[in-house]
Amino acid sequence: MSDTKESILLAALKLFARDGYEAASMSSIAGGLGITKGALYKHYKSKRAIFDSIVAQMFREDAEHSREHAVPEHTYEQAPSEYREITAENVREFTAAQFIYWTEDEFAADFRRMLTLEQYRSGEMARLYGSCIAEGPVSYLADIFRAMTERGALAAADPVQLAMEYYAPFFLLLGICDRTGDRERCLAQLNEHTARFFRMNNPETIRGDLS
Amino acid sequence: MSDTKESILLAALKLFARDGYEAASMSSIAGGLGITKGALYKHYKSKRAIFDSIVAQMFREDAEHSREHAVPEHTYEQAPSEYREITAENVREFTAAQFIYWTEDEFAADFRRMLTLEQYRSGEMARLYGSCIAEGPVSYLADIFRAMTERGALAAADPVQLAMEYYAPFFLLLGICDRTGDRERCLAQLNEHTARFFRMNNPETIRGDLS
DNA sequence: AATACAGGTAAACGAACGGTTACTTAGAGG
DNA sequence: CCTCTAAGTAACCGTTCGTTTACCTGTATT
Repeated sequence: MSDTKESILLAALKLFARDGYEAASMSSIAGGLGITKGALYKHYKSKRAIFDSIVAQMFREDAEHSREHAVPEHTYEQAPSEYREITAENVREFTAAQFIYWTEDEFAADFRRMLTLEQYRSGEMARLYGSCIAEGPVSYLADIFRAMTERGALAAADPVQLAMEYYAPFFLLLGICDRTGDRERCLAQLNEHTARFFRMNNPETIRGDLS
Repeated sequence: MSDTKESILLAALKLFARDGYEAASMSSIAGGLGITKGALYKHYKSKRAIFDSIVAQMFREDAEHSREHAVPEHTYEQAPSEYREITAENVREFTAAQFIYWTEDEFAADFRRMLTLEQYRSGEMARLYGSCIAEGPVSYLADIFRAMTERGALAAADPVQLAMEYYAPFFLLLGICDRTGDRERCLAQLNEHTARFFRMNNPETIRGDLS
């Protein structure tokens, strides 16, 4: 992709993330780049095509990012489709890496904000939002926690419930980080939370019938 | 407020909540009510005035709702500004009532969705969103938990951290409820969470150095 | 019966929207 | 040197935006 085409994408995403798709105009996208809106149509055939191109790029980046930072299940050649030997520390590191990605990576952060603004306009956007940022991660973590519970690495409890309680602060802190801009504090709170979570749900330190 | 004026407010809010303030047009607001957009100006002097009226009404309703359902601190005449004798069960009931309010009450649910869509457009909306739905409730709960910890009704831990872990699933489930529409299931998950929370942070059942 | 007015309509306003067109221009390749 | 093309501009298209205006029409008051 040419430099200009790429910079149009980024400028458009930044406006979509702040104002929403409809409220961001082709003129404002072009204006931010120091060109006129007519020039945009040399690179994309419509406003919608820019949007579609953003979504396509996010899919590519997300796939790439998952390949690099996924919890080990994909790195165990012996049993690639099983969740084996995943430790609490693996999950914690993965969580912190994901938080940094969704807040520090400009493309990811803007894409997330854009989805936040578009989620009520169409079922497709709602589904995308859920699978990227809400229900999706919860059920992904539930699978991991189920496996950990089965090997006794996590206290016995409903894995979906555990996943929700583990993930929810991540989700809340994303929004707080957006509004306050205090990334350090949010990440610290998140790490404190994940540490507490595995401490409190460690089957070796839990003796009673707490869950 | 006249019936027409009120119904304009509700119709406008419903559109603001789905499309955002900018993307919702005066024509669509009027059309949904079976009148022409010119008639809207007999009741409100501008589109912005409708929006301001919505915010003002939300402030009134929220104040009223807080007065009715607040955690007991306001009902103790002897010490109105102190958090005394608040039990875990009080907090759990308050939480469930708040969840039902923010999902079942049409005005509150639409207002919350509207703020979600407007939060990145102005600092004022971001502040309103935070104080109503995110940081606000967390610090409110932190105050309550601090008092409970001091009287030994809650395990010793950073009250802000406790509040975040308690509130975050509430926040996540609001969004999931919006997208899936499965209010029963979300409320059940929330109640399961609040029960687990107070069970795991009960100083009488916690014996070790878990927090 | 005459008057005032609240609440509606239809049409128009200038501005901005997404998109198109005709034209210019700088540079690459033969 | 000529030609082709990619990338830009300015002006315009039809539509819709928020807002204003002139007009109508029941209903209540005097």
